[in-house]
Amino acid sequence: MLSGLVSLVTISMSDKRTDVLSLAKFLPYQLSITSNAVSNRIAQVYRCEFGLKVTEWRVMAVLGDGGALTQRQLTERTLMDKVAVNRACKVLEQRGLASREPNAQDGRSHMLALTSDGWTMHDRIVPLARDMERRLLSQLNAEERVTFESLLLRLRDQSNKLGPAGADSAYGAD
Amino acid sequence: MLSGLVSLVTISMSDKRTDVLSLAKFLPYQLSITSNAVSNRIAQVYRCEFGLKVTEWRVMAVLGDGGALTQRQLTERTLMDKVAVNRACKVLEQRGLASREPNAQDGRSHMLALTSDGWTMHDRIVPLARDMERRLLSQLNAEERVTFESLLLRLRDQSNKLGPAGADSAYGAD
DNA sequence: GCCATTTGATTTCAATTGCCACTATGTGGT
DNA sequence: ACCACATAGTGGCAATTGAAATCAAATGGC
Repeated sequence: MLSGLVSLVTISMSDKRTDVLSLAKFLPYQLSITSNAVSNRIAQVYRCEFGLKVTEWRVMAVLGDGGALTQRQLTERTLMDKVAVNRACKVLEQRGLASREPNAQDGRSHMLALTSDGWTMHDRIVPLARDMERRLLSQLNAEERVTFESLLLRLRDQSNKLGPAGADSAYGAD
Repeated sequence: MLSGLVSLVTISMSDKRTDVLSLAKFLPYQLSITSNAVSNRIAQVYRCEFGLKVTEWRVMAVLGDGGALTQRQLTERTLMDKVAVNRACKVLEQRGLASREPNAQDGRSHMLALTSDGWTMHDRIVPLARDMERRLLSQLNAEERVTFESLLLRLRDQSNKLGPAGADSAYGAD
């Protein structure tokens, strides 16, 4: 709006910048900072109180949801790097939150599952995470939430369509 | 599905898990992976072709938008850590894309601005970034884009309300 | 004017992360 | 059965990153 006025006045200036990219108007940037803000809120829940990192919590959540899994399966479901999964599993094992058992079907891999302690922690975190989600979404009505979810999905699909799996990295937390 | 069958058979088992957190249904997780997918697409534009990292491009974008600024101002506008800003500026300066000049108002800081080369690169990247944004959003109509932007903003506001600036970190790229 | 405090920028150091290579096991062709 | 090749997991190293410490300049009280 101001630049509009300026251009009226300085029409003939040759060095007028017409093509600036205001980050504030750039939707991918907005998406990024919003995601980070939300991620940090959620991460607080399990980082501060339970000393879990994002990767570790993601693995716990997936194990809680899907039962015993191999690291390969965890890698698929968490969309994390296999090394990150491996390290998270190692930590969980050392803390007694998950156990490894030999995989009868494949001697190379192990089946990972939550231990009793792991379940206890999991069951304490889930309600807290849900509660934080509820508070974050409290300003959106039911319809808006559905819309938002749908828009996110379509954006993700489109992104995948534009380039199959582009140099993935950096999980901002969930 | 299998667990569903099992629960029919073992209805009275006391350890039936009712409170799993399926990541796929957890909105903060969806937001996170969507943001990463989009960020990686955008980052390709300036990483592959121009060898810029996220932090560096953000600084360039803000300088392109706001003219000469101090690092402090850049930190505010990019929402990045001041060390990250400092390192990005150093790189840009070494590559001859930005220049530092003494700040008359404050001897501690310098005014950073894009050089001629910096502008040239900036003006080549902006259309490409916009184009990628356009392609990413091609599945959304005008109304949906406005809605999406508004929802993101409200989510961000709510997040900030829930806890003033919580241990910020990890910018997933923009 | 002078000292204490604050602020902008920078350096240093420890922790985290990603990438590459390696081991071990499994799979399929001949 | 043997070989080449693919796959699961792991260790090590280099690069990235964040937090705290440091330096330099400015600000405010007296």
